[in-house]
Amino acid sequence: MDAQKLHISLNQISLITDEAWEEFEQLLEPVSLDRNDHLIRVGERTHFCYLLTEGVIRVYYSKEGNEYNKTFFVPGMFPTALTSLLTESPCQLSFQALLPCQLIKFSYHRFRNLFASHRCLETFLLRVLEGEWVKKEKHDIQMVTNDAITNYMIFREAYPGLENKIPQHHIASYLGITPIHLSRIRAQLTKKP
Amino acid sequence: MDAQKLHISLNQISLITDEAWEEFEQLLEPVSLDRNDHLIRVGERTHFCYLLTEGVIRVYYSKEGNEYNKTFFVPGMFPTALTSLLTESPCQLSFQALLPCQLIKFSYHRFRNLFASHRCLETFLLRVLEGEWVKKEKHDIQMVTNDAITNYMIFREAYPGLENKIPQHHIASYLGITPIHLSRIRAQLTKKP
DNA sequence: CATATGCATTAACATAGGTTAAGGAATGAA
DNA sequence: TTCATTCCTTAACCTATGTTAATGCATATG
Repeated sequence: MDAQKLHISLNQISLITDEAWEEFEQLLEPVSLDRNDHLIRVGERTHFCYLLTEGVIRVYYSKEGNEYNKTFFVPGMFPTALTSLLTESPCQLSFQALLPCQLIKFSYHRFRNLFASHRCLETFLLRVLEGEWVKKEKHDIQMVTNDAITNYMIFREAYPGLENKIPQHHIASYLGITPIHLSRIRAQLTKKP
Repeated sequence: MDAQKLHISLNQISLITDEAWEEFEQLLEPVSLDRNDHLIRVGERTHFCYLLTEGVIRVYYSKEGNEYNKTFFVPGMFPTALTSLLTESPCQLSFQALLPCQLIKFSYHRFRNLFASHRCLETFLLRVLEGEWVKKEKHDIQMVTNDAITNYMIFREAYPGLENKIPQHHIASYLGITPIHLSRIRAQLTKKP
């Protein structure tokens, strides 16, 4: 993606002035990931924000050998370890490419340093966080109030085509069930759809 | 709580200049709630932000007659329907006092209108949201990776004394289990502590 | 090519937690 | 005081989902 298109697309979220963009643009670097590569591993410190432009990334936490998928990132989203950046502490989450990925990364601290001279960037961050908050709340309500079958069907609508591109056990983990149980659900759905 | 103390206490979160405070202070109004009163009900529109100074409030979603407690607010927290304010749509959540409560409320739109002349207030909002994000993520990880017994014990540490002041079924709902099962857990814990 | 590895499915079995129901303490209203 | 209501607990039962294990495919590797 070229810089001008990116500016236009980010302006949809919140206005970034040309002057701010000129400086912000200097911070941007492309990143590529192969399938199964990790962007960030649990326990690492991170200093970058990322924007996904191609591919799919999962974020998960792990405990006692089990992994719990929290979200999938698709292009246009920010697979960024925000909590680690804010608290300046090791990341509790891991970010892994499930497909080959293209990203744009930039230094969190340099970005933040631009706030002093470009207020619009601070406003931009606030808008992004607000959007994430709304999305997260909606998702939480959905996950708690529905059963696994319903959430599976919602997943298929929210991420069209994704279920055929990534292992099913990642979907099961996202739904909070075992792969075996997801398999039972799928069998049930094909019998009487 | 008098205004000066409040200013000092909010300054702990992020600096609010005296000029900004002078204007912001004009927006503040006290609110009292009796036990079981609702601050906001599902389906309502809301136009205010709230700061809790005394008491406990639960936020919950309901579906098909069931209620799911999402969080408890204790003094110092902001029991505010942020998603409803941001999306300008009816609230998906309900906020209810579990104990007699004292709050301070202020108009969300008037607050936001102050951003133009007082940048520090926008920065303040960003800080609050960042803090909420960190807290929520930590809580989510905890709830998913632990079982109900562990989460019950964490609840008791996080909200000291609260379990004796509110009905147990609210705690059970918060933990994602039935009151009957919570009762079993409690019996189990008293047998061998 | 042969073998190994990862993944989905299915079946048999085990169990945590839900459901229903009943009884008793505590609280509040008449 | 008595009666009603709310809430906690316990027991008996039941169901959804996890666990273990075996099978078969597909893909990757030597």
